[in-house]
Amino acid sequence: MDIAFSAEQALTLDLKSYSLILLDIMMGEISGIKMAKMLKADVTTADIPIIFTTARDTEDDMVMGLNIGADDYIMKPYTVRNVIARVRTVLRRTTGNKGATAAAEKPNVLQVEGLVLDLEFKRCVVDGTEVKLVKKEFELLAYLISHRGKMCSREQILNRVWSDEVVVLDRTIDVNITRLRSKIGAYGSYIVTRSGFGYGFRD
Amino acid sequence: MDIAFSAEQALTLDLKSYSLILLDIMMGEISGIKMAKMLKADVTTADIPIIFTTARDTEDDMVMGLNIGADDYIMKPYTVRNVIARVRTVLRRTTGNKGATAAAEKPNVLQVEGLVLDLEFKRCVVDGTEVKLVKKEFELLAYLISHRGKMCSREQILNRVWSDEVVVLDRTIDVNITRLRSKIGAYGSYIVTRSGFGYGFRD
DNA sequence: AGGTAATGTTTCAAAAATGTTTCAAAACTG
DNA sequence: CAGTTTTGAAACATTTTTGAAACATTACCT
Repeated sequence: MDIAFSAEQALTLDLKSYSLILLDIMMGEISGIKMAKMLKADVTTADIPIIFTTARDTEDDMVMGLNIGADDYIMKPYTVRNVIARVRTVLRRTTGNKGATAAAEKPNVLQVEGLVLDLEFKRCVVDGTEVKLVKKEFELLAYLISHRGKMCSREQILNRVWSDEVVVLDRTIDVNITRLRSKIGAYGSYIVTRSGFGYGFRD
Repeated sequence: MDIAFSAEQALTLDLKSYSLILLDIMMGEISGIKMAKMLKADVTTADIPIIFTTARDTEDDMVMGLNIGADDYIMKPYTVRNVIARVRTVLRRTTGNKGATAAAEKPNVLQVEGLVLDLEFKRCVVDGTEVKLVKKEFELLAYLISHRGKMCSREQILNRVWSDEVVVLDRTIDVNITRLRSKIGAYGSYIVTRSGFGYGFRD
């Protein structure tokens, strides 16, 4: 979720990645209406639902907004509860069933303090410095972090990180754990070993 | 409880250890909103409830704050009594019931007073201090606690804690009971021996 | 009380588990 | 196809866990 304080600022964002856009009709140089027109004109953003808010309560504005393709229209003074309810409604309508506020929250990034795993670009950043993790290392770390707070048995790790097509010794996990630890610096110690149980990521 | 007079200062604290964070939207170089975003992006702090305070009383700010994931929003001028009441409400919601924030994880722990067994992370905490139990000790204690109030014969313990693949003297149980008792401090005496019957955990 | 059975405790070595390095096969790239 | 990267396994090092033996102490019974 991102917030832009002007249309110009909004245009610097990756607009097509959002599930919903909330616009104020009066928002600066570029009006909310103009902004909406632009969004609806671009095929990559045309399908994103838009909700307008406005201080003016003229019917004209509302008609205009809805004509453009806005999915809802909220007039001031509005309450927070009101806005959230409307957002929820629109999201339910457009995305099927996702939960309330978490609708747009697919975790494409795993972060633990200064350790960041970008699941999209398969990148790993350790305290601001990019570190190259090869495939198995990356997947292993992603698995451990997404199950942080739990010990993962070697069997579980093999099933998840190594697809069951290939047969691999479970000692292979150990080797990759070593490689992983040495690459992620201080965070290496976040990967804990419990003899007889497996590995886990400290919570 | 700690107080930071700027976001920069706050970042020097061990943020993940707090139960609740109270932020002012206008707080200096890093705005409260930015701060909240950072907190919500880091898995170690993402579940900590946040309450915003602000001097501005525009609905816009409130919507923004709540969208980021704030749990409540208090506008100035506010009274101390008011703030305390809201904090209390949010804490009740987030620590008691699991309703509000994403803290929807079921811990899966066994607890007897100050003795806590985390069955996920295979961890044992005695009166707030983590105590390392090795596999057999951990499983033995978990078995006894989950059958508390009943005496467990050595045969039952062998069948459950020691898989029947290996043949082991039943005196081995005694040795592990001793090890266990010495590790869990005062709770050691909760493991009772009944000569001729076996062991049990006091209810 | 005295004797026997059951349990408590310490110590030690074997066994199990894990850490690490090296190497070659496999997978990938250009 | 040649060169590079990735990856699993083997070999070896080190640590951890664990069972059993030996001895000490307590419980039970007559």
